[in-house]
Amino acid sequence: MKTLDCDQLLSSTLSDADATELARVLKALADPVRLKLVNVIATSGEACACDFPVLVDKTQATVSHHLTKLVQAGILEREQRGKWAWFRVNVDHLAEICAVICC
Amino acid sequence: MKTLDCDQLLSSTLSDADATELARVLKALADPVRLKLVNVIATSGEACACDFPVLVDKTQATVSHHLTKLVQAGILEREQRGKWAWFRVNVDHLAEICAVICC
DNA sequence: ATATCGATACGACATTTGTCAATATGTGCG
DNA sequence: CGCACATATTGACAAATGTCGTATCGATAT
Repeated sequence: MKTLDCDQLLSSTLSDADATELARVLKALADPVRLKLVNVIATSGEACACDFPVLVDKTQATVSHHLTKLVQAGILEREQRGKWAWFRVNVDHLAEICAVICC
Repeated sequence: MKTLDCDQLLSSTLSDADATELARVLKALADPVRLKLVNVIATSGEACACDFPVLVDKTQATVSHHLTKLVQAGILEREQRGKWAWFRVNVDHLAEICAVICC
């Protein structure tokens, strides 16, 4: 994402590589379950993975898979505390993505 | 998208229906070829479908498929001029999507 | 230590998606 | 009309994705 500038989608030329990179991040967001996860984590400030399966009505394995995708895309940050994993939203990164689309 | 508020993803609760709707629109954007198309159309102001196959190096049928998806998602607007189809970016809608993610 | 509880990884499967070739639709022109 | 050209649709297929069941890994408590 470092190569992407503000408002690049609408105002300046997007290279193939930039398009691929931006698509990768957007794909990570473009799923109802993952949006719910981001929403729950954001509105809570931070949240423990143990609560998610019941919140989004999905298997623990499925939730873990979605969380991994969000972390890989840089949208979530993961922190281990004892046996539990806690997640926070990387708001700055989310803002960056937004900025590329339109400021 | 009418039900989605500004900054809803991070600040207020996202219903299942809202999450599904937002995911639908984001999915439409989350593809390298479609991002390139949006970028080319936006930077040109408007563009004719006839130029796209060579620009994105894809078949006419593939380009048409992507354009349809973008129109269905409300990201592009299509206008017929004689035999040619011209496309413009619905910047307002794009800004709305952004606003939901973060303002 | 080891038993236990919960998080993650792996394997499998059905569904969706991106792509193209071929065909259909539609628009303008002679 | 009938031909030529631009776009859309259909059918087919490979690749990617979402989901789950099961197995594995890690940490805590006894």
